[in-house]
Amino acid sequence: MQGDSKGSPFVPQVQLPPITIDFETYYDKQYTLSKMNVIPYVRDPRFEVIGFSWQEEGHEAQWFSGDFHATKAKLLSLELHRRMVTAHNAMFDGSIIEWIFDIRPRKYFCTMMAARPFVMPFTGGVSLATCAEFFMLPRKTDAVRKMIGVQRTDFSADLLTEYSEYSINDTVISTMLRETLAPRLPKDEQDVIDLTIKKFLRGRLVLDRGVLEKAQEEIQLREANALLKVSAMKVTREQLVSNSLFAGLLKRQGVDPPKKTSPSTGLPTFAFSKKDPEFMALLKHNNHKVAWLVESRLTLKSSIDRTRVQAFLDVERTCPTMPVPIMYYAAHTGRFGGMMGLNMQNLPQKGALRNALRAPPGFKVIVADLKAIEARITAVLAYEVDLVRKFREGVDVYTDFASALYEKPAEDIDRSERFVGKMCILGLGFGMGPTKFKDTMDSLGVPMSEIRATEIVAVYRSLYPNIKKLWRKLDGILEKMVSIRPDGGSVWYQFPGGGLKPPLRVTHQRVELPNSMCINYPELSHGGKLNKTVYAYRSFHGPSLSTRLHIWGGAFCENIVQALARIVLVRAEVRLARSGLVSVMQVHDELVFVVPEHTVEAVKSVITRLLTDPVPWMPALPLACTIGVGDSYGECK
DNA sequence: GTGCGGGGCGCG
DNA sequence: AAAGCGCGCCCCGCAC
Repeated sequence: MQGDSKGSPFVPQVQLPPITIDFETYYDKQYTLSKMNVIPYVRDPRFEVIGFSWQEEGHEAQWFSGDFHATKAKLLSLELHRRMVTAHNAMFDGSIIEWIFDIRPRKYFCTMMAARPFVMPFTGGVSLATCAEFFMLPRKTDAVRKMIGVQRTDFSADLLTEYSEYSINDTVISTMLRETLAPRLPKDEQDVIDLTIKKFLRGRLVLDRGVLEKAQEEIQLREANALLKVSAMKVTREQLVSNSLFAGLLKRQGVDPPKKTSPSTGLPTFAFSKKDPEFMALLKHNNHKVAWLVESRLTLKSSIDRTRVQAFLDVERTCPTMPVPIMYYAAHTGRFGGMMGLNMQNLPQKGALRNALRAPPGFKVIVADLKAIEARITAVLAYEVDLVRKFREGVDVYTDFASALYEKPAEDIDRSERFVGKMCILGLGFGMGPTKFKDTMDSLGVPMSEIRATEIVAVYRSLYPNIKKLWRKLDGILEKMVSIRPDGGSVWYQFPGGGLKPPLRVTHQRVELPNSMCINYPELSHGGKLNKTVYAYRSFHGPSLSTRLHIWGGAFCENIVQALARIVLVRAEVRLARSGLVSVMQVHDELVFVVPEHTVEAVKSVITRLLTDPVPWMPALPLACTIGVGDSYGECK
């Protein structure tokens, strides 16, 4: 991807060379980053900078240690507002620079983030030590262990010298890491890293304490009521939330606890999930006591509201605005993820959390999302011409498919029928089979028979035969990724109709995306099951560390589409930032902005233009976006 | 007491 | 012929 940085407000005219920084701070057994995240750590009264080391490009690394004012003076002398600041975990070092010393560097580069796409798939970690080893850089020392519990004024000269050597060593490694990683990262990705760090350091959403406290009271009341309901049976919280004890409660009421086979262990286990129809059926059991038990358990088991409201309140106490922690390249497809106990990417659609995230007075929240982006990309890759045309013409594709499914005109499709159509378009395009489709629909409150599910899958595949063919083609690519040797060059995969430009480059255990980043499938091999074109690769995101995940054409299709959708969104995000519109949050196919009220209309049109701007590597892709405006995130539906 | 795997659940 | 995918966090139960 080409960077068009010339003359943009993103880059001031006068710059200084990049600089690497590493802060050393007080820690003890309890008060440590290994037991708490950056927000409470840096905001804690115990927080203290022991010293920091820095290295300007082309110079020796240096060390400084002094009191608050001396440290601030030293930092100011470095003129960080004219530099790119590199750190290994820049969210940490940046929070010190910005929250403690009130200094705003021009730009950030985080070697821990930058390492994720290149190191994580092969090591499962991106600590400085792991990265140094992976790239054969000098070893990291562990002198920091000696510094536990020592405050700055208590350091002996010798110990402080040792600390400075440790710190300088880390800084030198981090500089080398930047020099190793930056050339591998496209300009857009470097900007994304900077923007991701700034989402955390310079949040602009304000947490509404009143909304959160009210929600907390309601949750406590709800849980108390759930316990009250079963109190006559002398049932306790412990009995409700424990699987084996809860099974005992059901048996006592003469109900055989529903069971299923564990997908991860293959052993029998209790089916006590909202997704288990047998379990949910107990809510309507003739014996009220059974229904009450299940109801109360479900209430007490749903913890996301309770814990996240508390987490938000904890942040509100110390932070003027919401720091949005987002993990860069959390998924091997490049997707982002949550972190620091605050996953901002899975906030419930209902409930108080989204309403508690507000724009400050005089500002509005704007949420823009790329409509059905994955389905659109799939249609183009598969050369499903009619489907692409419908997307381009703005046809409601979900309703359109429902119309084919129920064999009646689109005008007669009702809400629940459209919902079925939506689930088909979103799920069946990646090879979902009848059994999983039935289960998914059951769990979403649209129960259907196995036979009906089989019919629907068949209708989908016959209506979009090219999508089915795409999975077959991708089976072949997986085979290539296995058979090509590490130094065996590459083959190009041309999608029908030239859907992707340049075509997909396939090498040993990886595919290269149009922005030059790769999806890696380490240790990819045949799955081993006879007569099945199933492959397996090592993943650190599996059920356990370094388990093998299965993959086939349909799933591979989803990986590629997810990765491409992510590039589309990020491209727009970077271009918007370069034009001065910096988003405060990102949720896969959605960008969130906080803007002055009087600019809303102008901003909406810029966002629409950049989000729907044709993508150079997929000119046939029809893009559309929806935009919501409100005083809070929750209002932007 | 701590770490980890599994199940569950929220989002896309 | 058949096969959706990607996360993070909470909590329990168990191993160390």
